[in-house]
Amino acid sequence: MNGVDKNTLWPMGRAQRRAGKTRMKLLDAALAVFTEIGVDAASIEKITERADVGKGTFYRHFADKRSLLQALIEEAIEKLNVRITDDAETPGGFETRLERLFDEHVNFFLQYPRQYILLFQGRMFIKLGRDLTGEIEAPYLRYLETLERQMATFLPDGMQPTKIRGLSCAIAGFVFGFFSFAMIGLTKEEIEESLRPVRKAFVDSMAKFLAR
Amino acid sequence: MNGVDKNTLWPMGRAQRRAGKTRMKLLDAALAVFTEIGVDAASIEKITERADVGKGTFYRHFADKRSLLQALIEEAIEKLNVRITDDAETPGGFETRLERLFDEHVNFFLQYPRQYILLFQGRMFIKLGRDLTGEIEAPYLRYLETLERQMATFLPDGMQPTKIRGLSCAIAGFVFGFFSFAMIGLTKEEIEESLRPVRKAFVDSMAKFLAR
Amino acid sequence: MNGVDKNTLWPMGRAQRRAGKTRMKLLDAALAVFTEIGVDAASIEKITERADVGKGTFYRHFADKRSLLQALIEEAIEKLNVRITDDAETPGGFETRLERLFDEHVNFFLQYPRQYILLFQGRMFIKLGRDLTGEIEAPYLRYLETLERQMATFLPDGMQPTKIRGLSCAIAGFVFGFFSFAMIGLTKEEIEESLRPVRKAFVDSMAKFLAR
Amino acid sequence: MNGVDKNTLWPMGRAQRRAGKTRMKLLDAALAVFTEIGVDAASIEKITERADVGKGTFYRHFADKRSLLQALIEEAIEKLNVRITDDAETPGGFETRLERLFDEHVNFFLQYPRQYILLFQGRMFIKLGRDLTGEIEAPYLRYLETLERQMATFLPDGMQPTKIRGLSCAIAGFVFGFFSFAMIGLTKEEIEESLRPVRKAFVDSMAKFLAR
DNA sequence: CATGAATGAGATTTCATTCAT
DNA sequence: AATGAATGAAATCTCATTCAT
Repeated sequence: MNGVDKNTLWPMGRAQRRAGKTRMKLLDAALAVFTEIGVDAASIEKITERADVGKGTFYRHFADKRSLLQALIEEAIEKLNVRITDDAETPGGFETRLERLFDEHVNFFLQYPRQYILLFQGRMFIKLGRDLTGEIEAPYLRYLETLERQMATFLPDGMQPTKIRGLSCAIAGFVFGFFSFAMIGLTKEEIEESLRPVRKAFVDSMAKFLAR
Repeated sequence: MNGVDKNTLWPMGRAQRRAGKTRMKLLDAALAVFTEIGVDAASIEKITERADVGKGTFYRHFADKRSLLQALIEEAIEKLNVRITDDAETPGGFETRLERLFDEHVNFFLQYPRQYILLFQGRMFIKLGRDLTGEIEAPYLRYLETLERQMATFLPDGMQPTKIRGLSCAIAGFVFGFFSFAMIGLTKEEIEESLRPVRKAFVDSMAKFLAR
Repeated sequence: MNGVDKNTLWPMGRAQRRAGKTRMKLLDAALAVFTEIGVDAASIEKITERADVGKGTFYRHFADKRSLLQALIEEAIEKLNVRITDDAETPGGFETRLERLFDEHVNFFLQYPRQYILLFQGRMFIKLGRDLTGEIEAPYLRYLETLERQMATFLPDGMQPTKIRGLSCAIAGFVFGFFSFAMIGLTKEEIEESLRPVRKAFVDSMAKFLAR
Repeated sequence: MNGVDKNTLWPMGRAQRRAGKTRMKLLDAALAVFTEIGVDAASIEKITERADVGKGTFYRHFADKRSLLQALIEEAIEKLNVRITDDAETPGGFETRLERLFDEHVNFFLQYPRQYILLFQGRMFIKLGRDLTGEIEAPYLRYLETLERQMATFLPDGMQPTKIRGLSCAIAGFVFGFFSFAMIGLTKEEIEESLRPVRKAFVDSMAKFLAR
């Protein structure tokens, strides 16, 4: 976190390296526990046990469970944002670009199911009177904005912000929602199988919507 | 024990009527508290306080919080199922029928936002190692089946069950998911405004997808 | 309970007869529940359920669980006292009389195991700071006195009261205590089988002790 | 985790030593409360208050009240077992050996009245549908077996197990039972006074029984 | 008299957080 | 920095008791 240690040429002293590793262990353990039994049912003790560190250690790295959750959500959203952002000037029309956007989501969720479950759970805390300061809401908004920035590269200029926001909600909602139901009603193989035609239809409809 | 009351034609004595009213008060209060602060943050005491009954009264009507949640979810799903079921032989092609299905969801969610939030939250308990016996999963599956039964009236015969399931997940997921994001990024008016074109596009492409 | 009803020739009105039956049902149910799960674990509800009467009905007949327990203990001790009391001038020497006394206990316990368990449990409440008024202790003392009165008919005159009390404690203690351990370590048949010789030896030595 | 402490020869760190002390405080307090007001009337709070520790601390050391009771009974039975076990080849005939066995019980109960009351209470939980897995029954059986092993050193070879079991039940039952009644009917001094002749008679009778 | 719905005091139990080492 | 024993506030749940019908 803080670049270079005062006393050595090494970027971090041993203590800091250890602290960094402990923080990581806690994040990993928390992600596992949160997604296995849910954020609320996850107690600090369960997390520290899973991370194989003492309970008191938790409080050296995080103020409370919420700030740990926050960190995990930030991290997951960041990853997702990177994924959906075009690294270069990708050619292609509406449909190709939209398809790619869709696929990146799907691939991300299939590759990191824990992150998907976490982000889905995190959504819950919003609009429930629990997110007083909005720290948890923020990354989700950032994600929507990233989505919109990305779409802006192929959307017609001068589109109403609300319309764009509606579009991004539709895309995000569709992918998140489809997965949430697919997890009850379908096996992983069936999800992949049934996703392609559904994607086609969805992208088609979005494309048509934009073409107007 | 008591079939018919001596003094009335009603089969229930006053005691049972009172009990029924208390149960209702608890269900109402729980729905409010669950959707305001979340199922996990809702304590029995908060619920009974809101219902204006004694703490012990709760346990005369429900075994625990989970069984109360269960009852609420069952009820909400039942309502939604009734709503999306065609009461008669509705005429119209793919598009009209699909549009109606979509609209019924949207209208239901706009009319009963609490039920929407509850159902969305309830989804959380599934696939999190918390729903050991599947009592909570069951109503969601029933909902998907209702959706499929409904679609069967206008889908081509002999469609693969998995494909149908994928479709129902897509519709359910889209509506639930869109709302969940729309609630962060948009006001209620903006939701309604941006929903129409999105719906149009979604339905169009679904229809086209089915036409193939 | 109260002999003749004012208004009829019948000894009791229907209401009182019903009340009597209800009280009896409660006593029977309580004896069963107390001996099956223990006095403390027995709730009023379990008792009234077993008696198949309403919970409120309990309070028409007994002030609380303790007074019900009290009534049951009184009844059991009364029965035992009657049993161990010689109805007439029984002939026979020390040994015969002592043997009979011992056998009456054994037979009573074998015939009414529930009463045995109840009386054994009831002992518990004594000397535990729970029996503030001594209402429960009283019947046990009465039982010891009955035992002593009975023994007085064949004990030498002028024996020290303390010595007599020691003797009665020895007899009562031996029978109660033997049963309590026999119930862990032996089957009912084995109890009966192993009891005879033990009794013989015990009675013999008591007789000899008294003969001195 | 920590085998040997760096600074001492002791294997336990201070934390564990403190934990051990707390556990001890809880056991001591529980014994006092159990024997003063009874196992059932003893609440966790009363015990922790008496032990002068926080309520939550209890659950760091015991799963519930039952497992605490269990630990206390195990400990008491262990002590009693040690007491009644001959440490060396004691000479003497039936009578001397039996007398010693009897006296060890009596002395143990007089020296540790709390343990006596606890063991007497613990008996209650057996055969009352409360000791489902037999964890509480076990130590009592172990005690009977110890008693029998001890008697085996002076009993004739080839005696039937059932007969031996009957004998051990008689001894255990007599001592436990005598005390239980003596505590109602006699003062401590009177108990000691009246015990000697009773013991004589009992031992005589057992000796005679065995001589046959 | 009988009933059982309602009640709240109190018991059990969990868990985030502190703190001495 | 790491630890885990201790803590008590708060949650869950039980049950004796009341009371309107």
